[in-house]
Amino acid sequence: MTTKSYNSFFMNFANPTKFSILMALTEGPLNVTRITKKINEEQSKVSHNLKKLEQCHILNVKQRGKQRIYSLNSQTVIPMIRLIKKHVKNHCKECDKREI
Amino acid sequence: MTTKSYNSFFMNFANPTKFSILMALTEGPLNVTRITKKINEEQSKVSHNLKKLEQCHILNVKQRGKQRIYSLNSQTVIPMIRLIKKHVKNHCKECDKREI
DNA sequence: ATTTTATATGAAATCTTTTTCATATGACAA
DNA sequence: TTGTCATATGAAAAAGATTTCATATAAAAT
Repeated sequence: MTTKSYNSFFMNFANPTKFSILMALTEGPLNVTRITKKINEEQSKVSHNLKKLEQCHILNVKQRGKQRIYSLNSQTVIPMIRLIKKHVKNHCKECDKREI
Repeated sequence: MTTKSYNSFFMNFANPTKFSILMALTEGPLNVTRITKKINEEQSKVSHNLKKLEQCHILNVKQRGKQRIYSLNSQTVIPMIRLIKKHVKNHCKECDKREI
């Protein structure tokens, strides 16, 4: 069944580190060091998270010399972000003020 | 910020119990007992999970006598399911065969 | 009033994911 | 062929989420 793939897929959006990596990449592909700087996190933390994002095909990688350039699977990620933003806008006027 | 709302939102899709509740409700609204039977889980487990789904406005509730009838926020949930299915179909031909 | 049915809730226990830290690998340059 | 830069990885520790179990609440029926 696909339930497990679904779960791991959504996990990648349900974590602050992974989500901020996605956000960082909306402006274009970046290598690991750049991502690390942009979101201000540890390199190994970023790498572990990138791995999962890649495994679920949410990100693509290509090698350039000793660098690895990560880019969004924008076909999936952009509509997803659009969807959640719309949801929050329409249904969560005061979600942030509450503890969830 | 909205990062926390985003996280909790996606959490609701990234868990087998919650996801199967959502699936159970795609065919129409149900009360707790019916959901419990349909997905074959403990009542309190179901209630705990329903609570989070409701808090994020992924589900709506209405009271009918002593029953509580839960229904999908289909405006959000249906497109979300469509999106993930498309993603898996297009990008995860062999995701299930691998450990993620 | 008491019982029954439907559902919710709190807290501890369990399970899963994420982070951290130390180290490995791999490409390129000197 | 050694050093350095970029990134990955394994395993233990920490953090977080989920489940469980016992119990509470609340509406309706008796």
